[in-house]
Parts: sequence; C-alpha cells; structure tokens
Amino acid sequence: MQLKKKEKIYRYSRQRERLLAILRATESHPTASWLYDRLKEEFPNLSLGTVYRNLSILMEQGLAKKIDAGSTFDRFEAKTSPHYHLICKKCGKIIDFEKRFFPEINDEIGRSVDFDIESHRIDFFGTCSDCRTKS
Amino acid sequence: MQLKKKEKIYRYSRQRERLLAILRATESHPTASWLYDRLKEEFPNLSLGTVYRNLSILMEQGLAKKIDAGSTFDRFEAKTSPHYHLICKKCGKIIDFEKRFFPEINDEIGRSVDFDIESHRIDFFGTCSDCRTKS
DNA sequence: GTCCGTGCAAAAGCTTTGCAGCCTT
DNA sequence: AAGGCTGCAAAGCTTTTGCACGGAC
Repeated sequence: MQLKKKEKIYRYSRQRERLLAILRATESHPTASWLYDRLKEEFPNLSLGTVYRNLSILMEQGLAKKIDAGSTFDRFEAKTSPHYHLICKKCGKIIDFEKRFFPEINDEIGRSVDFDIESHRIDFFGTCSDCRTKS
Repeated sequence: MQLKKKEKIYRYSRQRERLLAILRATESHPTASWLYDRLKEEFPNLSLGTVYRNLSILMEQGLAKKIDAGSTFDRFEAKTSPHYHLICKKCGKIIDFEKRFFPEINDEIGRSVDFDIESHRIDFFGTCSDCRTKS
C-alpha cells in the first residue's frame, strides 16, 4: 500500500501574486533581495522572510526555479519553458538561451549509467557582448 | 598599452598540499567542512578558515573546482578532466560521468548568440541506483 | 472558526576576514 | 628580511524560523 503524502493547501496572498508577477516581468534572473526591494514598493511593511517563503511556495508549485550560478546568493526565474543559460564570467549576468534544446541527451546518457535521469541543465560560461565591448 | 595584473605569488604550505591530496583521493565531491574534518586529523589545530582560504587558492590555480548543485553549502572536486555530473535529487549524491563529452555544442550554440562561449557544464538530475532500490 | 500567510526579530549556517605570530623563500 | 600562511575569533551575508496577529476560506 502506498503512503499518500498529504496535499498541501495554499491560500491566496496578494504578496505572492505580485511577487510572481514581478518575477515573470523581468529577464534579469533576480536575487531574493532585488525582488524584496521591488515588492516593498507595493507593500511598505513587507518582510524579507515573506519573499523567501513565497519563493519557496512558488518553487513547490513549479512556477519558479532557483538558478545555481556560482554566486553567494540565489537567483530566481519564472520561465517554465525549457532553456539554458549563458553566464557571463565577468559581470555575472545570466542570459536565457532557448534556440536549441537537447532532450535526446537524457536518453543517450541514461542508457549508459545506472541512474534514472529526469532532467538536465546546461550552462554556458563566457563573456557577454557588453563586457567584450568594454575590454 | 595593456595593464598587466600583478602575478600573485604562492608559497608552499603543508596544509594546502595535504588538502589537495585529500580532495584528489576522494570521489565524493566533499564540502569544506568534510575536508576540514579529514585534514584536522593531520593538523589538530587546523582552522576552517584555512580550508576555505586554501580551497580558494587551489581554484585560482585551476586545481580545484566548486560545484553548484543546489545545496546550501558548496562542494568541491579536484578532477580536471572534462566530465559531467549526475545529481541525485533524493540523497544529493553527485556522481561523475565522463563517458560522453560534447565539446561541439559550445560552437553550435556560439554561432547563434552574441556571446563568447568558453565552456559549459551539464548536470543531470534524477534518482541514483541506491535510492531507487530503497523505494 | 481554522489555520495559512505576514511582519518582526532572532537565529542559523556557511563563508569571509582582521590580527598577531610563524613559516616559506 | 619580506610577506604569504595559519589559528583563533569575530564578523558578514544570505536564508530560515518562532511567534503573535491578521486574512483567506
């Protein structure tokens, strides 16, 4: 018999609705602190804990993702379509890239290892055009 | 005229030599704290700060790498050959995978974006065989 | 009425850093 | 002798959490 995990119930919150809207409206892969600053304009008493708690809920719901890009702080995005990231080593900027997706490599790799592969991420590192121009 | 960055001078240290040896001898992609525990067996007065400082130097020298795998703490490795990671979503274990490398995708992607790509990382997420057996 | 979400503040956890003394060069 | 490296401890930062209150349902 299977143990059924209790379904978590989410209530509506204006803060979370607006947080998601802000995250969806930017392409900058912002930090929690940046989101806090934006959202605080609408909710002057907003607390940073609320931002973190709501980001966590949005991730549970599959509406937001955390990006691990080597910074000391986390960055988030709300884009759900499959895509990769171009990460600039000079300025840390993250740019979405979705012109080519490799769904086939999960299978290709999966056939050769004893590991159930569900997904993959690819990040490209280099220098963005802005930083190239500057130097 | 080009500004030449002053070359950093490194001195020998027994702690760093042994740290690298320990990192090279494991396949577990350890945390700084794990390395500290191992190294402290040889240097009873060792401080965690020394581990971090030396990891940082080893990374500058290209002898160690930090792996961003979504944990709250960093993990490190000393393997220099190109390889990818299989990351278990259940237990967090990281396994090296080097049977297939895709050097060509840097060029393939690079041709279509205004971004100088130097390298890429690929991480596969899923369930390791240990965790699959358990469930 | 329940009990989830919020604000506030404190705590937690990993990593960094200032300092004095030691060791490498 | 110069200055990087170390241990120790304190500080720094991001993220998490306890609590009482307000809001969603």
